[in-house]
Amino acid sequence: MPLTTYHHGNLSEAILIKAAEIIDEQGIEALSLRAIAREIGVSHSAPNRHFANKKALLQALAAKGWQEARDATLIAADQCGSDNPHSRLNAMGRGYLRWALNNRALFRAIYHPDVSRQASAKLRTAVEKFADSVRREIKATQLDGRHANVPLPVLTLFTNAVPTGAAMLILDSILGQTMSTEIEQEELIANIIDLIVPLPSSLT
Amino acid sequence: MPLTTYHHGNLSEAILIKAAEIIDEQGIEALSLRAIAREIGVSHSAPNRHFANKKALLQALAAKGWQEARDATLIAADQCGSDNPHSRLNAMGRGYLRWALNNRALFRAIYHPDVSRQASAKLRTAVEKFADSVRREIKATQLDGRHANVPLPVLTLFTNAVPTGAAMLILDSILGQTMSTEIEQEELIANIIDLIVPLPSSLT
DNA sequence: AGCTAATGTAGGCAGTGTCAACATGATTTG
DNA sequence: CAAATCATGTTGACACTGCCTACATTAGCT
Repeated sequence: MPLTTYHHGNLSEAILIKAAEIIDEQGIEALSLRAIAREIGVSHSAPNRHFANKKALLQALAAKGWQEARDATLIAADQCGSDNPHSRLNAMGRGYLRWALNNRALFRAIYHPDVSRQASAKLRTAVEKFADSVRREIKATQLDGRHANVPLPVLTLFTNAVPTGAAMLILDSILGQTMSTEIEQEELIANIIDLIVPLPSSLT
Repeated sequence: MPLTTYHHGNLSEAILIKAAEIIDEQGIEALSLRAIAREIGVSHSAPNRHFANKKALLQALAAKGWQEARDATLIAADQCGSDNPHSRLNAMGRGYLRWALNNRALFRAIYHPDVSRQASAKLRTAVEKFADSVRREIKATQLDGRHANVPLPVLTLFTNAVPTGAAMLILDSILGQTMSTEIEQEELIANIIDLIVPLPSSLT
């Protein structure tokens, strides 16, 4: 096997990873297909074989983001060690916010204004799967008495809005939050999410 | 006065307005300095006389957005016809969310990822003024007994996160909200905000 | 009236996204 | 196993963009 093969082997994945790297370091506006190709070491239009255009790349990133976000929330729910819907939903909220803060690149992709305009089918199903898994848990808390008289769509929007908006505001450092250590971050996450879904008793 | 004067007269303002127009119609990613100039009818580099670069234009838009958002919230508070801090804060929340949904272009500018990186001094003070006016009202509700034991920064983040996140999710149509009429929009706004700041009694 | 600074224009440069034509190699198929 | 086919990567080109420099026009001040 020669040192440099003509075919990369796994360029699609490499592009997505490098893209996230560039977004993290230089911001999503600095992302360019040519820069990605340059850094990977392929020709400037190699990425076009894998993504029809730049928007398609961003949408692929966003789809990946929604999947990761869903995984993160579901794992957090399962690991919270409780069957109580409130505890589970609270854990999901924390998991989502934690994921957003620790995966800025994908979070930016998810809410990139260009991505949501005419979303691809793949992206839409990724979003839908995320929304479904959250909605299911929210419904469970309603059956358990939480905001029982609020329409489910409204409660879903509210519940999702908090971690989404909080991540936005924190990442853009708009309200001047200070979070030097990981412990401080985790504490802030807990405090915020507790305001949406108060834990039943002081279990944890 | 000739039909077409060499000097435009008020190009700065015209650029900002046209920029918002293009963002509304084609999305913020489609915005280009040259297109703005073209549509206004000036040469391609005329905008450079008024904005050092594209980022500066976006930051100016964002600063305008924060000012408008602040005005909208303060006016909403004053027009709610109550001195009760809860009613006022609730009205501010509704005013902010209403403003975001009705002024998509400026809302997009405010949370444009490139804008918050190395914000200009003017932008930072605009944000700070907005944050201050909200924080003040939140503090008043705390003195009135609302979440009295929650640290003010946390409560501020939470309170702002809801309309911010809700606007994000609605504009990106991520949770499939349906809002055909203005009445439906206003109802949704009320329902969402009531979940953050419940009105004292059923006053309104 | 004349000077200066502000504002607008024209042209050019490097970088970008995207396309078409071509090169290389992996995979299927007869 | 040979050859045909298709996926993948390259090269060169085009139009567009942000931004810069040099120049033109005009507003405002003294």
